[in-house]
Amino acid sequence: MKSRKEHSTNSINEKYWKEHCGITQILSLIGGRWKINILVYLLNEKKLRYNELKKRLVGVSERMLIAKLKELESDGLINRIVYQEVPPKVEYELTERGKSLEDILNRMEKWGEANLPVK
Amino acid sequence: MKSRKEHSTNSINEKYWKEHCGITQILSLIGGRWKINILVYLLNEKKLRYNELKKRLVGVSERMLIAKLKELESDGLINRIVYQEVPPKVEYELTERGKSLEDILNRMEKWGEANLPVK
DNA sequence: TTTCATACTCACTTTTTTGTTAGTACCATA
DNA sequence: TATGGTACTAACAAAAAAGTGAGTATGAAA
Repeated sequence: MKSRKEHSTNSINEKYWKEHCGITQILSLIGGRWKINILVYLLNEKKLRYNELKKRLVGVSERMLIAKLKELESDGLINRIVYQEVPPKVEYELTERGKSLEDILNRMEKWGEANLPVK
Repeated sequence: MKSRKEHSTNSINEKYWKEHCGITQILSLIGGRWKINILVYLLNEKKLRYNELKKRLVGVSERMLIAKLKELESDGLINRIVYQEVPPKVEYELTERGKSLEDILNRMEKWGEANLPVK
């Protein structure tokens, strides 16, 4: 994965706001193209294998999916469960912290649906 | 403002998910570094002038602030109120649609605060 | 006549995110 | 011995987001 430039204004701003503001913090955990949808699928289906996620996330590339799963895992929102089998089998599920987002995700989804035809 | 490439995979994916999923839609309205904080300040302080917003959004550049205000305005989340004075005076406030995000923003803020010391 | 304050605009560069393509390891089965 | 399925990895390229620094219009006040 690319490393961020520690001393760019961009990352200084990001750091400042994450530290001073919870809402920026949560955005950084669930923001971007794919993460929030991964969370929603896991919320609805409890456990999903890597390939099952991939099928649902229409258009996602291997690289992005893996990268986002790793971020979610290291942020403590999902668990990665490895089965010692061949061919490999890996499942993903929400952690308790991940599940605690349920209410917010549901409300966001609802608001989004209600406001779909924007512009 | 830079124009997006209509036919990049990136924007095809973005379009697909916006159209198929409310939660992606809402993320595109409030995501990024600055927009959600603009909304929160306007939620708390009702009306703010351009310069007042600028002071609160520590680190923001003129370009980003204007760009994000324009996006929020064209997405129907804020109103821009121009006073015919010199020097110019412009105020920003939430629209009804913008205000309807209050509950979600508050919950996000709360979750974020509760989960600040991540990792 | 110069300075000042406000709310911008513009051309450009850097940084970050996202996507592409071609791999790998493992063993089971054909 | 070759093929297949799963869950990845890694080098590279394109696109998008964010930031920089200088400039504009207006009329009032010094």
